[in-house]
Amino acid sequence: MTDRPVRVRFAPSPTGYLHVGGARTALYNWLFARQHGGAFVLRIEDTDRTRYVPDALTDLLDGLRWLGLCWDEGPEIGGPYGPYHQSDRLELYHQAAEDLIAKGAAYRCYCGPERLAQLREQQRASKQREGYDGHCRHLTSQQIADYEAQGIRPVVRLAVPDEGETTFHDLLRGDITVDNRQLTDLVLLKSDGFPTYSLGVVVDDHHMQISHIMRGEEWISTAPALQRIYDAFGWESPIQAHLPTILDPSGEGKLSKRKKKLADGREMPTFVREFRQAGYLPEALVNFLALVGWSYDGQTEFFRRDELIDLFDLTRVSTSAGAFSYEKLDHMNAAYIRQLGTNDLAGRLLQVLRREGYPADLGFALKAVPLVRERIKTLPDVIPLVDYCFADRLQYEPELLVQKKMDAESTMVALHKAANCLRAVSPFEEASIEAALRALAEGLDLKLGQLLGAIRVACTGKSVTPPLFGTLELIGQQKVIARLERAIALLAG
RNA sequence: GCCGCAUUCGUCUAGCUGGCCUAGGACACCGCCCUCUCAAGGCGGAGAUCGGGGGUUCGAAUCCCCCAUGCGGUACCA
Repeated sequence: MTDRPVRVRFAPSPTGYLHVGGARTALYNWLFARQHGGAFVLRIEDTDRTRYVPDALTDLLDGLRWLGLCWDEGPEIGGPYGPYHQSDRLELYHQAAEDLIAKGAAYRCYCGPERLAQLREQQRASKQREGYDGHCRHLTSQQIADYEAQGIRPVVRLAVPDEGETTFHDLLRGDITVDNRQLTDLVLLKSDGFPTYSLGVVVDDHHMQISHIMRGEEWISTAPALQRIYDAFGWESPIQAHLPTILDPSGEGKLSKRKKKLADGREMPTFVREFRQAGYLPEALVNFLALVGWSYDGQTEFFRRDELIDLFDLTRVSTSAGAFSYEKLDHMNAAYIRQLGTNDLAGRLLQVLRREGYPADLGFALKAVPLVRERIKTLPDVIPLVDYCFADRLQYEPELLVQKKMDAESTMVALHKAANCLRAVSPFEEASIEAALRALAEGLDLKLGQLLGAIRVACTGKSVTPPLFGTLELIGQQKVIARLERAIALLAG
């Protein structure tokens, strides 16, 4: 617990797209950095060449940027502690490994995969503790020379004492202690010359002067081993906080990267890019994610970004895993959409409509906004609310036209009068349409709902739409008249 | 198997320096109001004996112990 400057990092491996769990981890780190005027470092842990996914890095960077989590040091912008790809720092790890070997804290191991597999099998069969048996810990120089002569490329392992225990401190959970017998002589440097995660993080966090580590709780079990590495180097560990796991909406198991269906049939987004595609606003996702694992007072749930920076409290982060609630996210996203300015929302809706192939223009989008704003949870929800505007010919059951306590006859009369009435409305705008139709309903001795219900179906093909007067304006006078006439024809025969 | 972490309404959670908790808020759900349908909004309702069992105490969701369950780890993956 020193008062050195706050430096935190998000250190993903480019083995897949940016996942919400990772995004939440990044967010907490980012908030903490901003709150303390510290640095948010992005480091790419690309040490597993077998799992490398080419476009994962781009996705990661795009995702973070979309969420507004810009890094102060890292890929593309560099920084004083670079390079920020572990694959560009190999020399550093080799040096570190050599240092530990020189100190007697690590050793080269020439055991191949066959022997390790065999060992594991034996141990499992005899119910012994699984783990490396220290076979290469005390090789003679002759043995080493033999192995080298055979061309075997060694790994470097940490020599963990068999006795005693190892303790590390978690900011949220307190001291966590494990018996050293649970720890094995873990590999620090792989035979391909790349470091393992354990060596990489420790060396980099130290050299990059990281002050606080926030990462998922699935890493707790590796923490004692990391502590041993810190100790071996004689370094002080950064302050650590392990963040609770994000569970499936069912609450069973981690939110998986596998595609699952939501209750309403939509595909469950789990990658940030999918939330983006599904029409969630980044500010809503950020607000929501902040609350998965943290709460301010148990009451307040809506926070602007600057409020989050101000109020986020790392020590209040929960220790128990929580399910990801898409329903709550939808609720929150809807609230954020409602807060958007008209021009802003119109622009975003226009993008979605165009993407889906509707020939909408900005004027249309601006008119649509007040009609749909309170009715959409995500941006694409706008489509079923306005798609009929672009249809050439509406498909619907003629019976839908006939409202309660009406018949085909009276409906035809009503639609006919409505057509005449609307033909005369000028300008064809919400207010004047409303005045005309209200008067007509009264004149026909119909309830407003009956009249509007029939017109609604005739002009939209649906019995549920945004408020009708504005909707008719949006459709346009010509189309409205034509659709009314077609409806009459449908009823007639 | 072994090790670790966790356990409050269906879900996210507040509470955890013990009494103000007959456990608060939010999502979802139900009802009413508003209303041209649907929403949004307002009001109200139902919903947890705080995983179970032992303690400590005048008093425990809050402190201690045991058990159960869930999750995670147990790799030359991160």
